[in-house]
Amino acid sequence: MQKRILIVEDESSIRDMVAFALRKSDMEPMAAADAREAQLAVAATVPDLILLDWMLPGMSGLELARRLRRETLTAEVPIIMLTARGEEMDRVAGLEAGVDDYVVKPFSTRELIARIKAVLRRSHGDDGSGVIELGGLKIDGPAHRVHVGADTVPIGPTEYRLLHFFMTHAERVYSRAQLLDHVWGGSVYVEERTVDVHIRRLRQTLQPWKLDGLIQTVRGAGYRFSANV
Amino acid sequence: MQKRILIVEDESSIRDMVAFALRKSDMEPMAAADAREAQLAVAATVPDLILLDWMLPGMSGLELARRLRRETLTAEVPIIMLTARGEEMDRVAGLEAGVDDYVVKPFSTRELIARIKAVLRRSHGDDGSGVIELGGLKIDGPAHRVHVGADTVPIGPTEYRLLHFFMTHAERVYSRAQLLDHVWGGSVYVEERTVDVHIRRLRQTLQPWKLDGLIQTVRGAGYRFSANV
DNA sequence: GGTTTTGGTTACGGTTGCGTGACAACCATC
DNA sequence: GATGGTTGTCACGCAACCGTAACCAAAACC
Repeated sequence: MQKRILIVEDESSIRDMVAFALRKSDMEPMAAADAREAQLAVAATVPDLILLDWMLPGMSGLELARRLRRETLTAEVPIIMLTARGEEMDRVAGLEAGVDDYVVKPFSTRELIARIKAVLRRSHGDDGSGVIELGGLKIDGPAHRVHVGADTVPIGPTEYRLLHFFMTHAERVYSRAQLLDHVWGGSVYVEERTVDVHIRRLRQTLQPWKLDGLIQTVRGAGYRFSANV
Repeated sequence: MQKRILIVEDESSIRDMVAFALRKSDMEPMAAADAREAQLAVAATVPDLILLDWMLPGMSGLELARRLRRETLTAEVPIIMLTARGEEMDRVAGLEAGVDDYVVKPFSTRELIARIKAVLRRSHGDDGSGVIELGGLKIDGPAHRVHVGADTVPIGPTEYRLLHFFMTHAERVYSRAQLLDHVWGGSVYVEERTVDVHIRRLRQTLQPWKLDGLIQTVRGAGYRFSANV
């Protein structure tokens, strides 16, 4: 199925170049020159992924990312930020805003496409309906439910958010701090070890179906949801 | 390992400027003023990267790019096009011809060098997604994983950091002190011989796949990761 | 051939990171 | 205000990991 990619960038030459590369890779480009156009575009058609320039006229890309994350419509749409060299220090702020990846300018279209595919692959199994199936586990976003085959898994709110984040960001390691940012939200302060406890609880709720191995510990780095082996 | 860069450009002042910048960045410049000279130069010595002016006397840079792509000798050599401002509409044609990147005149040598390095990095197994493949070994940064074919290599934290550093800095010798700086971080003090032990451990974890030879000892100097025999 | 230097290998004590169980605080519902 | 469920924190214990020293093997030097 064809993916829709929204590119928010005020420099038209970059927009054109990216749009062409996207079409060539069987993706459908949508374009916006600033934050306002972006919000209009999103309201009309929800894209599968958003490319966001760090510097935009009016509102910064970062601020736009935050707003998009707050809108229920676009809260789950992955975001890749385009940053100029030297702006790399702000990655932390981006992570808090829920940015999925960064591409540093100058980039070649080939590189950009590779990243886009990587991010889309991560949320694999998401057919647009908000239902993701991975490793024998099915999470239903709209219904707020988790299934294994015909069974429904009883799961608490925090565990659910944690699992949902993992399943939309599979095959990638997240530190406790990053998980706190994404699942708890950057504003509240809780101990990092709290993550451990919730990981444990999540594993426990998955145990009856022998699926606790899906959540893996990477010593010294964090945790990873992986459907492979 | 020194890289050879062929610059095809009829304006001699630009040729000289670029050649100077290349030498300063430890790259070897080759020069050609038109398509004919370029083809002769390529036949004599295949460069690692080609800088191609959009406007050339006789044959256009674009047409030359297409021809180079068809030749088996140069089909894999990355190409960066130099275009004057206003020629941007034709980027699409360049991308179709297999051009890797663009630099718009006037450009700073710093920017040009940055682009060259980015493209070269990519041609060495690093596509920017954080996954590097070298010598049969694949290291996945985001997933914090090491693969050999379909297998996953079990690896500890320090070994992983060491291997990651080596794979992002292949074909170059690093002293124990430098490795301590880069892998352990400059702040902590540990004995230099500790590096030896971790090299040993890393070799041991790679042994089951007969890949321990990738890490070579350079007596009196340090260690080197090399994918070339 | 013997000595010195350099790196390989092994074993071990100490540390750290993570899993686990318990518990108090909080919240919603009745 | 009682009950059941959920959440954040802490303390304990284990297993993995790390750094060091000591010893062995191999070059390099004389």
